[in-house]
Amino acid sequence: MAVSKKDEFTQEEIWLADVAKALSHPARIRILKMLNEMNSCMVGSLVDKLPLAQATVSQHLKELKRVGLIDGETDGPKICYCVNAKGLANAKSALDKLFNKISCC
Amino acid sequence: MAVSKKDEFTQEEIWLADVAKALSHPARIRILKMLNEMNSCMVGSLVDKLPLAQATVSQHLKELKRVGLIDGETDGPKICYCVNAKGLANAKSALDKLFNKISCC
DNA sequence: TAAATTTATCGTATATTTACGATTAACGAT
DNA sequence: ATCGTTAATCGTAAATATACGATAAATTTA
Repeated sequence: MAVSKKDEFTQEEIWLADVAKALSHPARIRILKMLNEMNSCMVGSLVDKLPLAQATVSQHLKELKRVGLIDGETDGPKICYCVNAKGLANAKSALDKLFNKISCC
Repeated sequence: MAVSKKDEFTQEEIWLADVAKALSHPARIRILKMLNEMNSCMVGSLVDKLPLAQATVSQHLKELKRVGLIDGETDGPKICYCVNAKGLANAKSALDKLFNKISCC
């Protein structure tokens, strides 16, 4: 993208954009839904249910974790992922704030 | 990205991811905030207040329009952009739905 | 009609994302 | 210690996104 201009924006704007970026792939939307619905959240069972390779799913999980929407917790050789309630709540309230005032010219 | 796997997901998932993608840049977050706060929404005045070239702002506006978050209305040689209340409401409710159920393993 | 104004689009360079196979790392079981 | 299982990371190819100057298109004004 040539030179990034992200420094020109506020931390809040950069953070919210970053959260949105984490949500900007259907696989990651699906993963969030699955983590909300499933009891088990082993990576393997996510991989089984997604049309993606294990390496790719791992990459998507990393992205969701990076912005604090999910957490991973070691359970022996397995890793159990779950949604991060606080992260989701923060994202929800920031998005609500953005969408709240509605005007039109 | 090698070969896209987007076809493997539902329309709802693809659409929501697409809306999130439109929100995934701080300039577009800023633009939405500006359109919410300003009376005037001429492209020129957005360009004046953003640290980006006119062509780049136009590109960002196109992306927001593409997913129905804003509308542009011709006013002579100028174009007046405004938030699309219905588009914002749809996005808000889909995101709320995604963020609603919160469980943890 | 010509000039000025405003915004979209084109072309393009660079950066980032997506996807996957291969490998590595971490752990439990034998 | 070795093997099997699970998941992260590495390397890499292809696709997309970002940014901007230049140009084109549309409209108003002179």
